[in-house]
Amino acid sequence: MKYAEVAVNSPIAQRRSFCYSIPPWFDVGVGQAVWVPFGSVVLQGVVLRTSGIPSFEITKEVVGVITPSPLLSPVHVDLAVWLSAYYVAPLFDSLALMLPPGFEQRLVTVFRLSPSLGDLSQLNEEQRQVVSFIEENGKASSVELKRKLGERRAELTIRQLLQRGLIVKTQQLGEVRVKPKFVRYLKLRAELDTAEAEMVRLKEHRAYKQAAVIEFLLKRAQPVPLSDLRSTTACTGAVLNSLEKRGLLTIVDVPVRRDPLKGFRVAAIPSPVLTLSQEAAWQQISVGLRQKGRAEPPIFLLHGVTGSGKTEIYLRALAEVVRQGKRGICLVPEISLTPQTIERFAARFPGLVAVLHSELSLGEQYDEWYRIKEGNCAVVIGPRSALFAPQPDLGLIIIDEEHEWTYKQSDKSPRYHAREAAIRLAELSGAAVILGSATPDVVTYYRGKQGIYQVIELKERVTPGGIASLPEVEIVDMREELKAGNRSLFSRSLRELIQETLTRREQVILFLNRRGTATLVECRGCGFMLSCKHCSVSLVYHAALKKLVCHHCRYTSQLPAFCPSCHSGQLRFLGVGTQKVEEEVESLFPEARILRWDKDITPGHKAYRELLDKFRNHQADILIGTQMVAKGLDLPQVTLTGVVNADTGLNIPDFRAGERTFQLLCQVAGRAGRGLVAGKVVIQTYSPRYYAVRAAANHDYEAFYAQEIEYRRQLVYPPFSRLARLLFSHTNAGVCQREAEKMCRSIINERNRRGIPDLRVIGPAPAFISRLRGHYQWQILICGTAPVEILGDMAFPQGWILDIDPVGVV
DNA sequence: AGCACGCCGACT
DNA sequence: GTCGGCGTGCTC
Repeated sequence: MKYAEVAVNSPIAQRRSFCYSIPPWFDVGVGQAVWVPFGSVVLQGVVLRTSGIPSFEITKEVVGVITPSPLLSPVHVDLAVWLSAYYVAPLFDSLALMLPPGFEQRLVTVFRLSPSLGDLSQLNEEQRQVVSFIEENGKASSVELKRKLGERRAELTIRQLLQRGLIVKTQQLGEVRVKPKFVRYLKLRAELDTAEAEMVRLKEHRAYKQAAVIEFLLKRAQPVPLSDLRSTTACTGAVLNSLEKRGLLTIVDVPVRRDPLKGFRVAAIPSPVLTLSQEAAWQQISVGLRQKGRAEPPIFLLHGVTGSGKTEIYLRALAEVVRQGKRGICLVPEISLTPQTIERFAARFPGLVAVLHSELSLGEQYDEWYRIKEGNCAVVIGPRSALFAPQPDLGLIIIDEEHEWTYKQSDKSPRYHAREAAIRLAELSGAAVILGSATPDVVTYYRGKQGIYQVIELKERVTPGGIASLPEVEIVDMREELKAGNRSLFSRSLRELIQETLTRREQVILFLNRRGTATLVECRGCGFMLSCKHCSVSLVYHAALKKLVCHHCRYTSQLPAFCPSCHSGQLRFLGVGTQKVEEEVESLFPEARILRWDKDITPGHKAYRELLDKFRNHQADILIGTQMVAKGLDLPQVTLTGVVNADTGLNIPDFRAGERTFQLLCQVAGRAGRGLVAGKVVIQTYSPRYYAVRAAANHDYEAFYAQEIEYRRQLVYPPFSRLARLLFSHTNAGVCQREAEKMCRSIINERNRRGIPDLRVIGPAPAFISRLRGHYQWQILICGTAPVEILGDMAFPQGWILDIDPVGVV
């Protein structure tokens, strides 16, 4: 007898697997999806291992296979097992990242009236309710009945009715959410002359519709899609059926691929000549990629300023890997902001690029997944989740802008970091990794300095005009502006530069730090700040909606006429929104054409492309926006970038605030001067001496890194330790605090019991957002060499969230 | 989520 | 004694 170790799709399974026997009539292997009995239900599961010896005394049997062959490769199974252990996440959730889109299905319990009708006379009120509900709908799911009667009552009544044999229980598959797509084609089956004769005969018998179909098909040699026929002739299924029955035509359903890159056709472009700097970088990588029989695959950190031509290196590396008969994955921070990257890959590898992200329809995702699995794609491009694409013979993983926080999944389990998972996947599969960034994560760069990663510097900037220097950056001390009596949003310097740039008919980008864009409402009288009912955050005033909105829970309310606290009235608006900047620009430069870009204006990604095209075609002079304007846009006509408020990120109590500010300012500064004309950048700040601001202004990563790594060393933060964040939320403030305190004590007990001295337990403390959607939040930070060692063995009651290597610690 | 088990009190 | 109600614990 063979046995399978199975990860089951049940929340109670968590990080455990369960042992099942494999009946001899099933061929079950590692990575295969199976149906298994679990308690009283049948669940989906994935086989992790098979063995001749069971790991449990009394095993149940696998009841069915979901797919005839394994869905996951052994490498992917191993990766999921690692994710689950490292991030303390449920096994099945980790596997689900790698399963085909729309795979998850549950069996629902359905009750029907039993065919042999029993005695319906002696029923109580509830029993009659249930019976009549089933009579009306033909069936009832347990979920429906519980909603109707309440959990307890429903369970009891169902048991009673089952016992009396009045109803029967069956399990049904939940609805399948994706299927392969087919297009129906028609083709003449009969010989041409037979068909023609038949058409005449049909007309004689006044079967005009059938005759018309034959006539239509006679004109074409190739099979015709049914939709073509429908648009010219009025024909129904009955008409076609009778023609098929008489052997005159064949109906075939041809599978079609739903292609997300349809209408994205790009002409193939040969690879350009490399600059000296690129050539040097490429030489190092190409040697690494060609090395045979290496013990561990190489990990490159490609450190290159904005516009230094990193993408070209990625393309070459991928071409080399493809030459070796292998394939690649390229991760990008935000897919909707990187059409240019996709275009470049599609132009170099026509027809061999797959994209995979959640904005695609489920059908498109499904088709791309299987196309990748079949080995039809040289490269898969996508956000963090694309790492888990079923790419066979993986030879290369590229992570563009590796410092970006979007690579960490923070909102749901498993809370993995795609960079760390990629490195693990590379170890398991033997693939090489290229991490690319202008401003590498401090932890990544540290590993580079340690020799764990191979650092490759790309120092020159490539522009249409050849090799260019980075733009000149001016830091403006806004305190001085205030002293000089300038209360405007713009310093005198920025205002002059905008005017000059407009006069030269060049373009300007004005950047607002996201955290500072909110328009908050405060009472002039008592200082009361309007905040959300359910969250401990200020409400933001939206001029377009004329309403107050909570940016966490979407709670919306009217702007009150008077202060709700002191009732004296006199509310005023604080903070700088993109709208306010727009107003001020309008009054200062009435002749300028302005575009404003923020989340309110671009809900879909179509609108944003239009907006960007408009700006690129110089139909506007000034683009005002937040984060998004900083990301990866190549706008050659922009020669001035103004950072309106550089500081607002600095006040958050997060040890990574400096790194964040530096990365953001570097990114923004990189937007200017990507064309023929040299660019200029103005950073307005109240803390002009702050190391992150100064280093960004000098385009000096090394200076920033030297300072930052010193802070981290002193405070023993990553890379000198690892962090885990434990968050507990509860509707009751007191319960929440007590639970957090209790957990804190048990962690400290566990630490002392095991004698781990270098494990700091910080907290418990209310989270930075101390209340969210009506739930109070308390958190504990654990900092040490291996916090997971302790956490992995502890039990966490409902309401706890564990985040290993969190990107935000507030 | 759903079932078995075991305890307790009301009633036969 | 016996039945129903409820809390607890387990699911290979």
